Amino acid sequence: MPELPEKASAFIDWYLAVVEAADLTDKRYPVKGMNVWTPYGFLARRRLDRVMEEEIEATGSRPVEFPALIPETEFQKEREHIKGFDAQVYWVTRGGSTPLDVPLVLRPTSETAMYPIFKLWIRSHQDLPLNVYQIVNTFRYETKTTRPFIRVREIHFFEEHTCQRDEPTATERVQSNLGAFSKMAERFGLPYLAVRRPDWDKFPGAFYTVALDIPLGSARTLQIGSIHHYRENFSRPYGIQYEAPDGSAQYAHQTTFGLSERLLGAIVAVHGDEKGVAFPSDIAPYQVVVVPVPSAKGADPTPYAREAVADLQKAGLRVHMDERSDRPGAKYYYWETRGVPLRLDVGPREAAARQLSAVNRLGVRVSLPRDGLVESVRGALAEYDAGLREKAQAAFVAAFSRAERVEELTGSSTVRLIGWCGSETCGHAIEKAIDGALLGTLEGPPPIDLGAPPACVVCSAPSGPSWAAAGRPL
RNA sequence: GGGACUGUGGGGUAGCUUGGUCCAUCCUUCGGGGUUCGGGACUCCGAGACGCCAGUUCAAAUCUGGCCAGUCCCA
Repeated sequence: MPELPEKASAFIDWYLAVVEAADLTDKRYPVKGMNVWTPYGFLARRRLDRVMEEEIEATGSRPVEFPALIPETEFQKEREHIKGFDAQVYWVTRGGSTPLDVPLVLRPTSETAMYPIFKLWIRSHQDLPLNVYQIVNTFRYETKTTRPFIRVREIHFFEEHTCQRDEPTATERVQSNLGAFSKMAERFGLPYLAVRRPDWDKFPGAFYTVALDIPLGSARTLQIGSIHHYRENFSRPYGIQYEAPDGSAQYAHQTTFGLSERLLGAIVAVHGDEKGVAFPSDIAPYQVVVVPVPSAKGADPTPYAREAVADLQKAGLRVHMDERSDRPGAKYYYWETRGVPLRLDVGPREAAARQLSAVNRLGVRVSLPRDGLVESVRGALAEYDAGLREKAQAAFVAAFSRAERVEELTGSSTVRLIGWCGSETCGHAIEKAIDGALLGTLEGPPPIDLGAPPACVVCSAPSGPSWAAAGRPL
């Protein structure tokens, strides 16, 4: 196995090599930006989906699934929205050899598929709130360089769409989504930044957009999700109205919450190291791998190992026993590349002592007694997750620094926290200086302790109540 | 959207300038046998490639065009 490129100095090369080496995807499929989910990658993705489902359903959302094709006539109802997506949609224009009367859009996102139906579902205030989500594939004709999980043309998309009574309840839904995401992020071990995007960078058709960004070092950031408040921007063109208790007709206020397989890319990028991927145990396809270590001298430890594996599996842990004929050392490297949280080595010594030797993906070794193995493995996984989170948090904090003047942004190696007056002119000056983007104003406290935000780095006018962040989106 | 570059076994590469020496180099990988097994074993035998389609030529991995895929720069 060749050495991986260095993560710090050649991030993208490292990322591509890790994704390849860990066998998460097969990017040789002959359509740009459309990759194959391998069994190992798919298991991880399914874990990711499970976390999203659990956390969003805990907030009262329910699963739905809408069709992938949208009639052009529906797609075109919201002006800003079409303007934003027009260059990115795939069209279905023929059925067999017959041209379609109404061409169909392959969904780039599902607002325009869902909202004509929401209009039918919602009649009175009793039908609200409507909180539904789906996890489906969406399609965007990306013209930039595509990257596995990070920029793809067929997106594995989580999208929650909600209808609320009024603006304040919709704002509450945005807050609820932020809460749900913080629980997901905890399970992924990912520290993140929630920022309100500047107006010129919000989702097409949104009233405002809160983006979820993670820093990747060297001032780079990756947007891993977004939450939008639509106000009545879609409910008006789509006629989503309800009868209020006082008998008046009101338009619903809508929100959406979107996530994708970029989360998997983020997990690889944040937790991975020079050895490969490191999965949090909630996401890992296999939480534990057992490597038997046979020896010509001692007794065959395989039956002892199998028994332990059966115990762990019975307890619901995702365990894999590697019985290939390779030597143990080769297997250690193999599973470390693939990010397995915990490895159990079982040789004649362990069998004789009724123990198992555990090594976690962070390199921490400990001996576990055979009795009470399930509990001690659970404990070892929890300890590993805590270690992973701590490491990620340290890197997160180190990825930010404060800047007082716009000149400091040029060539910055950290994401900069700055004062910003809120004007577009100053915003663009900031973007030009950092050669990237004004990510927006922070929702919540800054990742490093900074006090109140100072004056705008460009014009020195007083800034708003929140710090702004500037970086270079990947 | 505009421009430049690249495409050789599963992965990474040599060969391309100046067509013939190439039934294509090396590393890795993969299959079978044997000896091994506590951090990428050794050994023997075997497998696997010139992106696709046209064209030029006595002759194409090598030159030309189109397509597909990938990379970089600019908007």
